[in-house]
Amino acid sequence: MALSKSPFGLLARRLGGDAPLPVAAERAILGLPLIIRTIEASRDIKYEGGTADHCCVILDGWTCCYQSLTDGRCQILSFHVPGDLPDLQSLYLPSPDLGMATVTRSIVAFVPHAEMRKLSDQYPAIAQAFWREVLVSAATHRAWITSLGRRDARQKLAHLFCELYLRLKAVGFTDGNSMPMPLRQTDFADALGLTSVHVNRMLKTLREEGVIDLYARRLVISDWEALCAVADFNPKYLHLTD
Amino acid sequence: MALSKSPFGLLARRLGGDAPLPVAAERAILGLPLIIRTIEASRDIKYEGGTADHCCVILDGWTCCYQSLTDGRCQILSFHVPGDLPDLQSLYLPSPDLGMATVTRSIVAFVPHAEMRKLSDQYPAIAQAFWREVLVSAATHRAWITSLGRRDARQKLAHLFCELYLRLKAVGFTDGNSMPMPLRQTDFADALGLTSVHVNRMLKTLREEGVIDLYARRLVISDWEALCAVADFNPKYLHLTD
DNA sequence: CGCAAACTTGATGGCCGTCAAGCAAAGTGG
DNA sequence: CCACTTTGCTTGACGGCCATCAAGTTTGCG
Repeated sequence: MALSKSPFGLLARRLGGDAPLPVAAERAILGLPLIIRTIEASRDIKYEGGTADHCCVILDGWTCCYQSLTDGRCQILSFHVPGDLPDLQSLYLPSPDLGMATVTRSIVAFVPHAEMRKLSDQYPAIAQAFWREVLVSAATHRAWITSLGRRDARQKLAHLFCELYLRLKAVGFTDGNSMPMPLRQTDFADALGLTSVHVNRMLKTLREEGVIDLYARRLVISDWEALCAVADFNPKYLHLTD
Repeated sequence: MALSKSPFGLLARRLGGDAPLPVAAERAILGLPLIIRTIEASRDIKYEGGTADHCCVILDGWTCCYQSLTDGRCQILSFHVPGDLPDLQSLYLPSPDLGMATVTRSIVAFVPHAEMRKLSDQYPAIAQAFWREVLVSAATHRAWITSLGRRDARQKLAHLFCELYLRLKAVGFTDGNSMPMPLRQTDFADALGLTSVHVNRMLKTLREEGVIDLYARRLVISDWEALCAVADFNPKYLHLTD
């Protein structure tokens, strides 16, 4: 009950991974200081305090991490959904080249690094969970490298859909074979190294093949097996338990 | 002196990062159990014991991490040089989808996970260093994602050269503006999402532009500034101190 | 209802893949 | 020391995937 009432309920469940956290550790998470902000869509995520001595937890909405090139072009590195800790790595190493932005209007909790450290020093299960979080995100980076390097546009889209569907399902945001899909075609393009024009064309062919449908900000996966086959998808890297 | 005599001297220096490790921690590293193997070029790296309960340290030679697609194609995810810990992440999370292979004949030390854990539990400086290692490699993954997504073939090559030059320099393997370059054109291709034919063409234009030269297994960087400009290179992600 | 953002579609061109052939370098065995 | 083989490098011809440019059309929001 406390789990679902607190804004950090999702986080506690997530950090549990396979086995739930010890009660004391869970209570410590639920007692984390709350600095909660609602941020409009398509805004950079920054803690107002200035220096980057906070981590953030996505409580609601979709966000992304990105890098900008000097010519103004943008590469999206990852998408984040409720329960995610997109910048946990900042606890141990600054990444000044890394931007974070909202995709939709989002509710974000900021937690001071000092509090996070206390948690991880005090509860080995949480330290372990932090490792797990960071390493799953590294594994996801590797999967994206392979996608960007060796798949064509249609396969890239299919692979991204597979990943997002399973991640959303893990936090209970899917509904049967469909899920919310707030990403614009330019977002797909910036994530997959394409142009939005070509994304549009490939979405059309995936629709015509009867693999997916995409309308009214929802993605319908008409044929999961076919989608995985197109993507050559192997879900292991996500390390989801269910 | 002990530092340079032990096979783990490079490792101790590396884990020190900005500030050298405490003497006790350093001694613990130098006392790590030695299971050293020499592995021929272009072989998979696996500890013979079977189960993946070891980390490895590259003592000499070049290696890489890669993923294979079911159609047989290969994506190289990272290159590794002496002093690197290519699979440190296996300490905390298995990555069955991740392969490791030698590029040149290499000397590799295998260290049981149990010993690594002891080290990190006993010496906070080493735990900190492990975090740093894993996060630098994640930052490198992100830089590769951006390269693969948003640079053309010539820029991708330039970016890879910049990265490898600085990393080699950090471990003292460069000589002025040149460095050993054992990678074949197919290796560049597999890392950058290209074909070896196109890599060959782009190497030719980089040579003709007077930016680099590449022969006899050595890379000469004729114009570092120009190379960085072509690559839009920002070295921060490597977190090198010098 | 009006404006802006996003989506769609066609035409055209370029980067890079594919195929193919020839060359160079390095190792092997007689 | 020299055929012979293997591996890697180089170059040309051709084609396809995807970028670019340029309309329209639709959707969403104030």
